[in-house]
Order: sequence, then structure tokens, then C-alpha cells
Amino acid sequence: MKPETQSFYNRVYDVVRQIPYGRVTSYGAIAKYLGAARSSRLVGYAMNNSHDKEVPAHRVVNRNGLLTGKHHFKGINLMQQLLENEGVVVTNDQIQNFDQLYWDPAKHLS
DNA sequence: TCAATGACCTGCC
DNA sequence: GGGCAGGCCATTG
Repeated sequence: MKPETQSFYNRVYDVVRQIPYGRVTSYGAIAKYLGAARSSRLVGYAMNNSHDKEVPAHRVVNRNGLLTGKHHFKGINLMQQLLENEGVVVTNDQIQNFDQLYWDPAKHLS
């Protein structure tokens, strides 16, 4: 891997690490913040490697607040457990009060 | 180098 | 209002 290409991943990791405790965001928001709104899939793809890093990937969900990537975690219910541990209410893989818990990096980090 | 993949998003029927 | 299909871009084999 070239450092240049890795920068995109690192960029994603850096944003995810800045997500406050008990807050969640979406892949699209991160991609948009990075200037690649159409690369939302890449954000999720980057998350695949993020499990090796210290990245709270469980705070990143899709636009609907659904835990679509929970299957990629070590445990199926691990992602939900981590979120609930932070005070986030998750019902049937769906984050409750997603609008309130939603954290927009472009809006907070600017 | 070419082709296939993916933890998504938006638009159309 | 709900469901289906296409597209986008970077990474990997």
C-alpha cells in the first residue's frame, strides 16, 4: 500500500476517532466531510481495515441509523452492545433518537 | 493493467 | 409511501 492511498483510510479513521462519546454518524457524512460524498462506500470499506486500528467503528452507521455493518464485527451483537454501553438505545439493529445522537463532522469540526 | 468487490446513497417506478 | 435498481470511487487480487 502506498502512503498516498492510505491517506484516505487514515482520513476516515481520524474523523471516526473524533466522534464524541455516545454519539453516532453516517458513512455519507464522513465521506462528505472528506470531500468525497460519492465515496461513501469507501468509508465502509475502510472500516473493514479499521478493526485493526483503534477506531470506534460501532459509532458509524448508515443513513437510516441501521447497524448494517454489525456482521463485520467480531460478534454480531457486539456493535449493539458497545453502543448501548455508551448510552445509545438500539432496538432491533436500529438506533433510537438517531436525529439527536447524530453527529455531523462537517458541522462540528468545520 | 484489468476486472471484481463493497459496513452506501440517491433517484425512479 | 414502499421497494427496486443503478452509480459512485478507492482498494484488492
